[in-house]
Amino acid sequence: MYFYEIVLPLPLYTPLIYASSKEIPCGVRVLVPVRGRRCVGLVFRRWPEGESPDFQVREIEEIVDDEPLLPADLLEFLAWCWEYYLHPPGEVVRSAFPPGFFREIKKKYVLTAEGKRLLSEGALPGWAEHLKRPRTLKNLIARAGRDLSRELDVLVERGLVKETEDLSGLKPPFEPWLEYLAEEVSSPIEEFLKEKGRWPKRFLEESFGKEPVKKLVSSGRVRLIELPRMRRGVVLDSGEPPVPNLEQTKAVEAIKEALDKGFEVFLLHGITGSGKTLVYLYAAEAALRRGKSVLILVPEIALTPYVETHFVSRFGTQVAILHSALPPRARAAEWFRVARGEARVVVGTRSALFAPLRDLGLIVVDEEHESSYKQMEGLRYQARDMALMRGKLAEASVVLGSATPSVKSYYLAKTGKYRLLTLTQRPKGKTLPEIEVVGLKRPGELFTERLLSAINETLSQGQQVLLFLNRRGYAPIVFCKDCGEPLMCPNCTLSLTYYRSQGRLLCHHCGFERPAFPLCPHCEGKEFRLVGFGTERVEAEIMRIFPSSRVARLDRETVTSERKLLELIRRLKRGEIDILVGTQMVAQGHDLPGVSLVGVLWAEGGLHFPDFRAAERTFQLLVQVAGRAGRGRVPGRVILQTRMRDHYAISAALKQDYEAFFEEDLKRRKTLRFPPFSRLALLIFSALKSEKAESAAHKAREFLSAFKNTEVLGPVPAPLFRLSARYRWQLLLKAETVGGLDRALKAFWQARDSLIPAGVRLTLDRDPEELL
DNA sequence: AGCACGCCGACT
DNA sequence: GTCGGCGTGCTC
Repeated sequence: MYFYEIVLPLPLYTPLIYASSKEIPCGVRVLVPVRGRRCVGLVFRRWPEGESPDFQVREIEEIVDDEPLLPADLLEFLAWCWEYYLHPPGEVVRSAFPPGFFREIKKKYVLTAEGKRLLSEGALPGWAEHLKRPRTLKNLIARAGRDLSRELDVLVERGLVKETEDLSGLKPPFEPWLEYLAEEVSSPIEEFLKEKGRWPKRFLEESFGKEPVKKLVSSGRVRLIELPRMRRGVVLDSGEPPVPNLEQTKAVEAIKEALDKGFEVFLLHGITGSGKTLVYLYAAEAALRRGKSVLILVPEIALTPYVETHFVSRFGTQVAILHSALPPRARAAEWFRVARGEARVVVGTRSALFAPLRDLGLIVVDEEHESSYKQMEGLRYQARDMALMRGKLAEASVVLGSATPSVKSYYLAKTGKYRLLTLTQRPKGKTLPEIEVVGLKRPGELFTERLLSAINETLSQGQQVLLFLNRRGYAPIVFCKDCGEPLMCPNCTLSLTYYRSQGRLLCHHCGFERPAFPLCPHCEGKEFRLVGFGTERVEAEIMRIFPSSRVARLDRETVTSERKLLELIRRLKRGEIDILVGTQMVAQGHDLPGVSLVGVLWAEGGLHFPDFRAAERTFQLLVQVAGRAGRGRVPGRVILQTRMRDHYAISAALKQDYEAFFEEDLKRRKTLRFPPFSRLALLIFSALKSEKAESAAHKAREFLSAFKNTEVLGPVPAPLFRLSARYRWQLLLKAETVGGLDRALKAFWQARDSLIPAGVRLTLDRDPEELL
């Protein structure tokens, strides 16, 4: 007997031990019994021969995969992740699989032939109708509206209904591909196939016709093979990429050198429009030539479709796309092509960090400063940071690219931990936009004269305007006209934001919501005064001032899906919008050739948050949003409205001077001992009663303050104080070193059962990016 | 997660 | 007397 550590898709903090007489390689999925159920499990480790557990183990029932889906270094990486984030292995492993590949196997019930016959004769009760397709008991009960377990048992006993298992979705859809075998070519289709090696039959039939393909297959000059279904959108003709300039060549050479050695980290600092993608492309090509595979992480694929396009047109079917907007079946097929080694290049979002690439040689993290690399739910990982560990374990090189690198990455580059590569040139004729700062003077001022006349000018030239304000809603504060008191959130000591189109008041802190307007809780007054501006109000004001212009708004309220976002961007590109008002969603990497004026209404808006990264975020946002101007023929112009023109984040953005911003920000972080001079962890305690969560947090504080190297701050109410009926309190841990923090966290983790009463849930956010 | 076990309130 | 509420604990 062999004993295996099996990771299960359950919230357990350790793998479970199962036995088998067979030798099963690690990284293979198996079916195992768990209590009365069956689960897919992942073979994580085999025990050394001779060792056996001192408790009863059960046997592995079935082997799902003929070969490992996850390579050894990925397994090692996953284990590192669950130890670092103190997260259940099963949940970490699940994020490495496409949806449905790693789950419990549900029992389903379906009518037998005899059962179907009786149903058609009307000899069965009406609810049996639902059992024409396999259904779980739960699903059946939901459909019928009452508990049918007894009746179902009877039908099973009579042989009219049988139990089945839902094993669908453990494998992706497959389709036939053609692989070229012969040496000589005698037709265009053969020529094409010879160049590509293998190609989906379906696509060949579409471009060359069914008959020629049929003839080719019967000629025996090709082989038919079953491979995971290929997604649409593979570009047929791969044009040569542009020739790199001197800076780009130097960067590529440096990366190439590292590819031969193993793990090394680069920070590619290139101004907006300097052609970082080209560097990635040539570096990827070099890795592939060395027999290595390539992982390209992008912040949000919909926002940077051009990265995907570049890679697909260069590497064709070798590229797999992995992001959540892909339909589930397509995503599973793409993932499987990677696991089988068919696709050697992955372009994907955060979760593609766990793509099952073998012989990984290069990892690129594009726009490494982007906050979307941080997952905020469940396993709260930072994909950019984790990419370094994955690279280290795979002995791959890692390239972090950005025009506005995170302070952390730039610091590590400056101190020699990463190698810094810089791109300073834009293509000929494309210059950085001209930026000016305009002071806001009057209280409640929204548009300066300067900005209004610039908007007028831009519109009269037939160009588009982008107005940026990082604040949602209509008005952030509502005052009672009688007593002068603002309407506050009952949970938080925070004013409620007014949303006019919804007619509601919302707390941005805890999510509290109520219809507008209640009677004033202080004096029962009925009249209210709106103070301050959000995007909704800006849109309304702009429509009033420019009644003949076509105005649109882009924020979380108007754009609720990726599809809507792309639609809005498309309308903007087609010139169907003159003025776009938006929050930070507009700052992200879109290429908007028609936009020649960017107006930032309140440049210091982000600086008021009591967060050590507030200045960093503000600077990055301003530089990125400024980068949206002047991407077409007309030179760009940016106007920053502010009351804080001397703040270093704003003055550095004005001069587009990253270095100046970095030096100043680093100085401040050093005095406050924030990252990169320390490591942080956030502990979030949640309970149905606020006091329960709070007292648990206090107890945790007491325990943790025994650790000399760790500073404990809090407890304070969490930013989302009330989330799905639970009250949340948080503690911040700050330590000089990773080791120090790790010791405190692991000790606390061990003791958590005795410290935290039942009913209180604990969430850990290691290396948090938002503290508030 | 899900499922069984267990200990207190309104019912045939 | 029992049915069932969901708090608690375990899964190799």
